[in-house]
Amino acid sequence: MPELPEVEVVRRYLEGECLGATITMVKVHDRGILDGIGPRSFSSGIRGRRISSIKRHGKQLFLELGGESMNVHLGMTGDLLVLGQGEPSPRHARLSMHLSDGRSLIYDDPRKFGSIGLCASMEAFVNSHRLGPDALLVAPEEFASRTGRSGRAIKSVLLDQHFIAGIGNLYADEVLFQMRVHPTQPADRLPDGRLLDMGRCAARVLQASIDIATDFDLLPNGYLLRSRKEGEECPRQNGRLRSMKVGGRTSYYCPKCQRPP
DNA sequence: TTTCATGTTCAGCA
DNA sequence: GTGCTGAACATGAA
Repeated sequence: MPELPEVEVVRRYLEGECLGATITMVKVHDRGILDGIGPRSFSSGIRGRRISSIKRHGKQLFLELGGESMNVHLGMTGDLLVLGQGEPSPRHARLSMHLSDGRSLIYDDPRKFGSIGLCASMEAFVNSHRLGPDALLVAPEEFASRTGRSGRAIKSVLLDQHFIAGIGNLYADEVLFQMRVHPTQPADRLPDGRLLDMGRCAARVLQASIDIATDFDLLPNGYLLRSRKEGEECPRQNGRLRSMKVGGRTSYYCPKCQRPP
């Protein structure tokens, strides 16, 4: 599920399904997904609260509950869904919240890399976790000044949520392919103008994915996301894609479009 | 059967 | 302090 566009799609879904609903009952099926709070205080903290808005910062979701906020990170395989009465829960439901209209809000997560907790507000959470600005909202100038101050590989910088929040492994590869920048290029050796363009490019790529509800098959030609596999043809028909590990993550790139530093 | 995966964090080391 | 690597978390898909 979980990079910025996927999380935004979930946010919009929840906005349509459960905005204004009140949480009437809470069942924690797996306490392992709770972060920094036990099942009892979590349950009593949200029971009886009304969902007044649903926000997002980077990959983090926030259900605003009037005076406090439930923070949700989908990890690698997390999902939030609203089920009608009698509809069967998914196999890996970790948390169920009954709503005032009889339906249920379910957190499903096979791999349990996600986490859920309570915080004072989105702003407080972002500050205490030192998250960078949201990749969709950040001004290109700030994108450039933040990323350009690191000597690390640009791919690692894009993945580091402290610099910019929301870009993950897939979209980092896409942005670098669009920009024709090699993943190991040291960020601080890219000219300021290139970093400005990269900021704009990231926002464009993320927005394009949100617009098609992250169904990559609906992306126009020219996107790496559609052919992100070893040995596939470069979307610019410039040869075959290759992969390498950068920052511990597999990176796909075109060795002809993206020259090594 | 083995390997890899859209994420994050931490230990160990240069 | 900086930056890199590998491991850990748990499960399913190829």
